Amino acid sequence: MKRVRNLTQLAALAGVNPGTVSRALADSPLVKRETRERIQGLARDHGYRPNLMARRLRVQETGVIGIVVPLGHEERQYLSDPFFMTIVGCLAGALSEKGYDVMLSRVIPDDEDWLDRIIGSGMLDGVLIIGQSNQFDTIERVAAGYRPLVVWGAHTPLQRHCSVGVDNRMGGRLAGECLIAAGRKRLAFMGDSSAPELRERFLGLCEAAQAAGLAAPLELGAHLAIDGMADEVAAHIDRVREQVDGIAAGSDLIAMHCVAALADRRLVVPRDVSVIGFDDVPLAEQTVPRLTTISQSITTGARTMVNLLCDRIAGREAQSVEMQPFLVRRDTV
Amino acid sequence: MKRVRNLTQLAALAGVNPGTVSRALADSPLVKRETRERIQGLARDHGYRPNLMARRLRVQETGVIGIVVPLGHEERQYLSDPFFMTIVGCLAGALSEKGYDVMLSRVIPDDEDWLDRIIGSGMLDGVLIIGQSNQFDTIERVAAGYRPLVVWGAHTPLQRHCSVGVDNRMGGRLAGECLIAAGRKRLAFMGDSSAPELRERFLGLCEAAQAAGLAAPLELGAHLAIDGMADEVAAHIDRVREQVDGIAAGSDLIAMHCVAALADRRLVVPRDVSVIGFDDVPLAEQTVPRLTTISQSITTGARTMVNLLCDRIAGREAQSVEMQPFLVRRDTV
DNA sequence: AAATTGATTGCAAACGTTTGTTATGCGTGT
DNA sequence: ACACGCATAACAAACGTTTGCAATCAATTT
Repeated sequence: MKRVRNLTQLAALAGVNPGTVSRALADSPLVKRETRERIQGLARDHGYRPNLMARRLRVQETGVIGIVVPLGHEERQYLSDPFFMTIVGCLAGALSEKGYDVMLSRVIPDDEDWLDRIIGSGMLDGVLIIGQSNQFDTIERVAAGYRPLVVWGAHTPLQRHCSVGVDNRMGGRLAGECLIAAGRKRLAFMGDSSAPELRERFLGLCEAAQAAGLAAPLELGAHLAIDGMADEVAAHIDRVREQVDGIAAGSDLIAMHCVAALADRRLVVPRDVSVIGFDDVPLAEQTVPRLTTISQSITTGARTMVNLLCDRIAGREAQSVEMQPFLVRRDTV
Repeated sequence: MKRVRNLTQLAALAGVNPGTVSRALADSPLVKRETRERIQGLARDHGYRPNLMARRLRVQETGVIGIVVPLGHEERQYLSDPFFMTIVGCLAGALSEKGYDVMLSRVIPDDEDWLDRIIGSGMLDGVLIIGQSNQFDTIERVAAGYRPLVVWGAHTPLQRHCSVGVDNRMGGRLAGECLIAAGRKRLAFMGDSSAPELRERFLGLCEAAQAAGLAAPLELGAHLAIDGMADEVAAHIDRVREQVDGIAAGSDLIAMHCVAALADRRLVVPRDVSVIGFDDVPLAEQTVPRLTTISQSITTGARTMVNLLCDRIAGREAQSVEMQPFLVRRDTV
């Protein structure tokens, strides 16, 4: 029983026209039930699989959604940052529930053309972008002419592209208030605040400090480079150990590094120093001690993104969604 | 300046034949440099992007590799298991370095047809499977007729498909020896040993116990269900607390749960109980205390998989690779 | 001057589908 | 007997590329 590789061969086998075979396999009522079943049987027996490439070219729909994470700030960023992985996992799950396939692109935006290239290729029915990075303008420009695009990131009043994300400023404030409520007075922010999301979180922290009449928080850069982040965090800790009793981290990953570095130095969290994260990745619940953090509701966020994207693909309108972050109190503050 | 969507339009604009445009854009020396540059300029100005679907249909190559994780054992498995996330991340990185795109499929193998469907679609130049799960036979059958397929998993002497993975039995033995060397005498294995990899690890642990003249380790099932795993682990701990002083976990994730559950019960690791993981995910270095574990060398494993796959795509032969696991001594034993 | 070359370009056939339109054959009502 | 409608199935034109082959033309060689 030989494998048959295309409609024409199968048609020859059945003694009919390729068009008829196509309809038969699509269960079209236009072809007589008897022949329809005969053809379907033949297809099964000969292990025929329609060539999706051809089908998609013809129908001009791909059934594929692109997930792209632009790595503007960090050359060799942690794609293994638990936040990225978690959201990619959630998105992939939500998309495959809707019958879409997922194409993964990790882009280092060298030219301002990267997004056009991805979209113009005709490979994708829609695109999800994770994080605006420093590519806000490019995204904005492209979004003006391309509807099925939803991005995870900040929402600003006059932006045109559809985004889903939390209010980072408020998240930062919540983190600050949490630390302050625990009696911490000498705060620091750990994270690279040249990334817009982290900058907002830092500013929120500053607001909280100011409202409580505390000194402005220290700003400690920690880059997401694939190696070295642990060392960088540790160096900061060594340097400011005496001046700080509460650390708001830019992400859960950074927070985990902080906790580890502190433990190495025999500082007990949260007795000696409080640490609070940001994101609430599933892992934050599994570390020891469990991480107190600001939740981004990653799963519902992902689901929202997919829903909005589907709306847009269907031609419906879809507005940005800004979610409210909330405190998840565990054991590090 | 209107967007031009296909070769024919661009050709009309340039006053030449579509074929010539195609060659011009491919930098073929067959077309005069002057016209070539003129056409390329035109393409740039009008924002022309070749339709990849059509190109791929014509050339019969897609430039896309599928990464599929079959979820045979666990209905709603943790795709957010750090091991999966890490290896997916590494594979995606290695593939995009080689210029491939990545298509992600999370499959719940209901019928034995799932792999044929993925492969027969003509969408992929090759397939990477992560974990044999309970689909060994299906993989074996398909691999007989489909070359560009590499799977992460166990290697058995008479298997036909190309696999990359560690010797899980030996890994289990190493874990056991490590616990025993630390003076632990009452061992337990935590993990669902109906999965073949974990079963091997368990058997290795048993061998080590036997060689040291210890009682056979307790076998504690822990399922990778998306929720409940923490609770399951905690329940086990409550139940066997008195009978166990050394736990070999089936994965780092499980180990982290163990450590957390023990800490909740005021048991200090490793003073009261030793815990050793398996995988050596990057996170294992960032927990508190840092996780002692058996390393699978995920990054080099991923790189090896990609290299083997490329060999096979190029028509070269490629044999399975079995890597040696090794102990990474940190702070939990 | 005719023939040979070489550089460019045009032409058309693929790749494997889907789908609107047209053709065939058959039964029915007039 | 003839038009008509209806159920099937065949035909052919797309979808947007790539690429072997043929054609054109100018320059060179015999």
